[in-house]
Amino acid sequence: MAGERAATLSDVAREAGVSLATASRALNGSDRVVRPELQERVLAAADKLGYTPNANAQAMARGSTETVGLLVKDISDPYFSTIAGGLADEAEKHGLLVMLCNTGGQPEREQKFLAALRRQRSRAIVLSGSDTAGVRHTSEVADLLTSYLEGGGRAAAISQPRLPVDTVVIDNHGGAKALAERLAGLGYRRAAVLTGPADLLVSAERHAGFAEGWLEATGSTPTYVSDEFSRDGGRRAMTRLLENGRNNGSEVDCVFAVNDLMALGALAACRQAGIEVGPELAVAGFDDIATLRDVTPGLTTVRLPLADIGRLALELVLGEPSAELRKRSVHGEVVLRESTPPRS
Amino acid sequence: MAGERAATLSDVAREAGVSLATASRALNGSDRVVRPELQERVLAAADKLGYTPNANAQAMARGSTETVGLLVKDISDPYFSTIAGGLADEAEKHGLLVMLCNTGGQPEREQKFLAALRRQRSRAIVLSGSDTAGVRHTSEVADLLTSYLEGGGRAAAISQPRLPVDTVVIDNHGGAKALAERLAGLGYRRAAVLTGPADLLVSAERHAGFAEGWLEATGSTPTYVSDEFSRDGGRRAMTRLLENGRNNGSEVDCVFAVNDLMALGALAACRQAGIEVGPELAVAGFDDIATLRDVTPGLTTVRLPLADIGRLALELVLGEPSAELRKRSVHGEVVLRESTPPRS
DNA sequence: GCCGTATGGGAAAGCGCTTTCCGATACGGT
DNA sequence: ACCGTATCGGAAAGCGCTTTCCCATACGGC
Repeated sequence: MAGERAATLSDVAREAGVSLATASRALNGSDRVVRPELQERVLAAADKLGYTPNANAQAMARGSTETVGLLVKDISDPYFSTIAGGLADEAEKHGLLVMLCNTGGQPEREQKFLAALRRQRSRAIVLSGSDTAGVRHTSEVADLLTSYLEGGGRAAAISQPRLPVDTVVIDNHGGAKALAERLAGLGYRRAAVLTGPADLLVSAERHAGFAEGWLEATGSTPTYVSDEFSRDGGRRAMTRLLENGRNNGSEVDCVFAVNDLMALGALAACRQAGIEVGPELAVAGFDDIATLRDVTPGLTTVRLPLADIGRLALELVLGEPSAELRKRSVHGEVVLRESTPPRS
Repeated sequence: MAGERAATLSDVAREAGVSLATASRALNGSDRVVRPELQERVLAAADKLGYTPNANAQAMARGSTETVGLLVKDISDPYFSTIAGGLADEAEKHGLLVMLCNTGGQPEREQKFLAALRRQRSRAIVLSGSDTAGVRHTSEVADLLTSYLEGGGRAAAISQPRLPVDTVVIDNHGGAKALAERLAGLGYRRAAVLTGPADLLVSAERHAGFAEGWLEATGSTPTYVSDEFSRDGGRRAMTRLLENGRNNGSEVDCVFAVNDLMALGALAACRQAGIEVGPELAVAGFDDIATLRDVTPGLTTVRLPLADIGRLALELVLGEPSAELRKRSVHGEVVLRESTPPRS
């Protein structure tokens, strides 16, 4: 078992009858050339001994690693896992390993992970989600990030434009605005928005975009209810919305939940309240989570190329470093489905 | 920027006016004690210089890392991302980082990742999904794994009982069997199974379990159609099933898709064919993917505690190594919803 | 007051690699 | 035949830590 410790490069060199330097060169092919015969001897020796290079030692000697860090709020959320999938695919192409950091939206965890990635001398870090909760937290993250960058690290963010790094900017505002226009075009007149917490940037942008489009198209401002940025938050928000409507007679004909998960909760609340989504009340979401594309009624939403966003983020973070911050914009596309039929 | 290279431990030691050894001890607290005064000086110096330990150097010197690898078939699949979420949470508690390896179900990739994790001297590896495609592939993976274990690594698998490591065994057979019994109890009589590829163990187990339960309860054997283990596979399989039914008059009243994603595809196929799931045809899945819990009609399925499975796998792999292989069983629970109403 | 024994600091030996630098050999040109 | 120049192998110097081993000091017991 643990009897014979793992073979090292010196073992290989000795076995092949060459020096350490030659063995190293033969195995990695440096700029220096090794005579084919020796090379073969080294390869054979490595194979014979079952040699595995020690990546940590290599990282030390070379001063760089093959690892990129990915911070997400919650990997089990399809939004993040789809992004992670795209990023992981791209990473694989570059021969990089992905360190997955599930922050759970907790600032301390986020900071801990950032520190850990720095210790690991990760080649790059991609931050996604847990967007800029409080200003103070953001600035702490920004500090950590800055010192990481000064140490030669690279970083990029997804949809967190307040961080001082290259960013994949998701056009939340434009997507939500387009959705508002389409819904208004379908004949809806009284809208409500189910938003996440006020300090969540994504949520705020989508809310604002929708409100703007709605105002331009209908001349009115949608009401809104805010709750958690999750399925349960959506359900609670919807429930409250329905209660309010009954109490003061201000019923809406159309509800926009700022993400698909909240929309899902809204759907559940409607069902519970005996409201048929579609004919009786329109509901729309945002993201176009793959798993939800086939449900009944089909959920109208704004499709985001999530996997591409992950890929793009990695490209960005791996690309030539440049002095000024780069932004890469990604736009959503409105997808109308049965949850928002043309209003008769 | 890159002007001043990162502070090292020697820098800290010099700044604090102590030796390297003392600095190291002060920062990590070894079994050796450091006088409080010196300790403070070291801490202050570290802080002043913005010192970050180099995890690679530590790993080398200590001979062990803080990293665990997680192999999944496709992180964007909710099944895996939920497991990953549970595992990541547990890892965070232990101060471990998770290396995410998305194999895409490709054996070569799987092997590449395994090799990479070995190079990294990962503390442990958890394998999930891409279950044992061909025998040859399995044995190659097993070899890689064995040599990893011999090097002092630890590994565990999720639902891949053929690998020579501790495994979290999911009772696919029992869950599917229970489901079959419940469906039969609801009055269904002619069942079909939508399976994945024949060599996919999970799929085969669920198929067999269902068939066994169905046979015991109704005296008949379900027909089956197999296709990809995915949403699209489910759609295609369902389409074929419907066509066959029409051609030879052997229509079924109940369809079991071996996972929720396939069931989702089946739902889509039914909608396209104008069949109302529930009243006209019952459909059930397996896994109880969170995102699908709120769709209409509610999908009958077998609930698996996926996040717990991830946690459990990590616990297993981190626990005391033992000579014999440990198995930890996890059972599913049938959840009846509207997609399988009692048959009138 | 002396010796044996903690106690805690420091020097130095690695950990397993990469890479610079040096030296030996072979080769081409004149 | 001689010199300048490639070409390629090897010795050795790190990379940034941890940890062993040694040593100086302080302390308690008789």
